This record gives sequence, structure tokens and C-alpha cells, in this order.
Amino acid sequence: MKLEKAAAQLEALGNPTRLNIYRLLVRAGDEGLPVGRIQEKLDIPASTLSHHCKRLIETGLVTQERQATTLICRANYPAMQGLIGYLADECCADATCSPVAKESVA
Amino acid sequence: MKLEKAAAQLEALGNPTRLNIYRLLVRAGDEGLPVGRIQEKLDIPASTLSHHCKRLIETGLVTQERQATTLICRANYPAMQGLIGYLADECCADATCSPVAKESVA
DNA sequence: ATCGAATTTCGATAATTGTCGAAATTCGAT
DNA sequence: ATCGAATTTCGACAATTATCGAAATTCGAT
Repeated sequence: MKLEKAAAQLEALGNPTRLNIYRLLVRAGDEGLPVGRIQEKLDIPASTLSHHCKRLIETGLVTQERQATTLICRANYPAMQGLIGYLADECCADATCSPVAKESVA
Repeated sequence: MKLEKAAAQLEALGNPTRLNIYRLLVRAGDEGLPVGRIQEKLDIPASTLSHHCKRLIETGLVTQERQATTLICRANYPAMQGLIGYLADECCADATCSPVAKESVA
């Protein structure tokens, strides 16, 4: 993974609201979560939420699928996997860090 | 780990310059790298670099040790380990994500 | 072809972050 | 106690990001 991309994903997750959104999506699993549902849970204005979702989507960490007027958001696991792998590979060269995610992830 | 702390660390790494600094430190290993050395490698003004280092230090991802007038920076591996663990645990509940770093990191 | 629900886009403002030179600090050596 | 080297702190400005209401869009149902 390119450093710029990793940084963009890290930055996307590096906002408490967005990290919360992402965690919600992970917990929702394959089913995903409609935007409106996220809004209820986090109690933030629709436009603000939409902005944060957009940011997560732009970096590839989240995907959106339309079901009628409802937009379903889902955590994009392979993207997170890639990010964790990057951190483990590029940013954790020491033995004290879990020697995982180098080649064993597949 | 608390969400707020994880977000702070992710945000710290979510800047290309800081991610670069961090990677440099990882590659430098236990020996660490003096601030001036980082500056040479990245070619950025001292005050700007100092600001970024400070941010990394504040989140616990980097430590600093004084050797005379020189300040040596080091990547704090346990912190990164904790962050990777958080991502794997809290943000990667699916089987497609490496089932690592849950308990096996020790 | 209209309506209402779900969501985004727009636009404006507030808040935070990044950048950098100048001045201040720290500390060993003289 | 002064000097020079390494680095930080300060202060100012630029750039980016966050927030939110209002208006626009999308789409199924009527």
C-alpha cells in the first residue's frame, strides 16, 4: 500500500465520530446499517453524518449500497485488513509487534 | 483501549509527514533517530518537524530521550501494538480480517 | 406526475491543523 | 560564564476540516 493511501485511511479513522461510525458498521456485520440508523444511534445532524460517511467511503474503508431510498453502509473489511497489514509491515519492524499480517493474512 | 485514544493515535499517523517520520523511526530500530537526522532526511523546517514530533509523542506513539543537546526519537512499539490490536478487535469483527492481535500478541 | 421519506449537496461559519521564521531554551565544552 | 549546536516555543498566517440548516436529489408508492 502507498503511504499516501494509508495516511488517508488513518486520518479518516482518526476522528472520534468517524471511528464510532466505523465501529457501528463493523458490529452490524454483513447486513450493514442504513445511514438513518447510524444517525439515530449517534444523534448527529444528517448533513454532518453524510459528510463523515463520504470521507470514510472516499478512502475505501466503507461502501454504500442503495436499497430504494435507503443507503446501506458497510465496513469494507479487506480495506481494514490492508491497513492493518500496512501498519504491521511498514510501521512495526520490531519483534515486540505481532509478526502477523505480513503474508499470513490471505 | 479507549476510542478517544485510538482516534488520537490514528489521527497522529494520518498525516503523510508524520507517517513518514514514524516509518523512519521504525526503520531506525532501537537505536532511534535524532531530530536533526529526521530533518535531514525529510528536508522540512526544524519548527515544523518539532511540531509533528510533539504530536506523535503526545499520543504515545513516539518517545524522546535526551543525549546532551541531541534528542533521540524512538518508535514506541507497544503503543503501535496496542493500536493494531484495537483495530483488529474493535474494528474488524469479520472472519476475513486477520484473527490476530486478539490475545495472541503477548 | 405528485408526495413523502431518506439522504446528499450547497454554502456559510467556526474550529482545528499545518507551516515557518524568529526568539528562547538546553546543555556540553571551553 | 560564554559560546555554539540542537531543538523547542512563540506567534502569526494559510489551509484544511468540522458543523449544520436549507435546498436539492433519488426513488418507491399512490
